[in-house]
Amino acid sequence: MLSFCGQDRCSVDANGRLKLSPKVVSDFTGKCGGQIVIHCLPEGAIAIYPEEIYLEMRRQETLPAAKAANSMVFRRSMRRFGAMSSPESISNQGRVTLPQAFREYAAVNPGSEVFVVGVEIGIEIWNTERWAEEIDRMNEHAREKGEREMAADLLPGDNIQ
Amino acid sequence: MLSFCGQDRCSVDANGRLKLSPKVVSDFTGKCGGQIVIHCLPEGAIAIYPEEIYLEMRRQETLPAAKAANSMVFRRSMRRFGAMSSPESISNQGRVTLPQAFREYAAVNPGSEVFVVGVEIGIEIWNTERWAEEIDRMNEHAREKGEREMAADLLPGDNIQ
DNA sequence: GACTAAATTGGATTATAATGGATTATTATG
DNA sequence: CATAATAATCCATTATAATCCAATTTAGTC
Repeated sequence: MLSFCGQDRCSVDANGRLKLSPKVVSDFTGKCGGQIVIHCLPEGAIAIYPEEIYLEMRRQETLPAAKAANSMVFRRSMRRFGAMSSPESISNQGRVTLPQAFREYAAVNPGSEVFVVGVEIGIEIWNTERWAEEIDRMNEHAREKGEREMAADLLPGDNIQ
Repeated sequence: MLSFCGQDRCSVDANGRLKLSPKVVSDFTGKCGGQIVIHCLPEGAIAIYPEEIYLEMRRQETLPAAKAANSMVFRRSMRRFGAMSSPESISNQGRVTLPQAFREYAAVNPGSEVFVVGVEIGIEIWNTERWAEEIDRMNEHAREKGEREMAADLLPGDNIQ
């Protein structure tokens, strides 16, 4: 069965909480028992991953203390992931509280409508206008890439097809 | 479970003390029984690490006396870590007293609002404006890196995706 | 060495914010 | 059109943060 797919439009309540659809809730409970990590992306959206997915993302870092003592670049990387991530859980009503700092950064305001978007390994919460722009960017990129691929296919050489 | 994550806005009391959130307090008590080291960073913020993390940061320095005898660079490094670090503990109400010299350097004034930021191995205390600038720096870098990655993806060649 | 003043510490109280449950409204389905 | 399912709102409760006050300690002065 496919997990974390599709788009839902839903509203953030007055306290900055989001009610997830039963499908999404079951995707999370199946993966991690409802233990999640909320992570704020530089694209300007909020990602929610099962805890084990996020841990896999961060597993690379060995001897963090020794590196942090001597490298400002490394400290900044730790700072970004630390500050922009927060462990949470899904309540038994299927609600998630989005941290205020993340909401402000992602323009996800209490009382507003947002898009909940499946990204295969988790979901993302997008401000409505930003989501429309992101769709344009994604499609524009894919179209441009396709054009170049077609042009390259005209050149003589190792044609696979 | 993730430790030392997220951002909290909170205020420094009239005596330069900071009340940490229960989550942060339990992260510290779980790691070191509340024994901490306060360390002033060149970035202009105050870091708080569990004692064992700080010891790990400094463990690398072997034969310090011999090196100090012959190297000004080394003496200066020892001086920096010595002067800019102070062992403290978290009170049973979850409060930490920030040394006055560190507060002045980090522009963390009594009565002001600051950000408490998780950095995975500990926390950092940031002056509000400085933290906003730091976020901008981190995101600007991440966005620029993303743009270059997208541009590279358009070029013909070994496309993994 | 003792007394006074200042500063710091710890605890308690008050105000604010977050949480969970329940109810109501809306949408989808048969 | 009726019923069921889901989403959204409201309200009571709890938890948390900030302020205030008393007590203890420290430093300074006579």
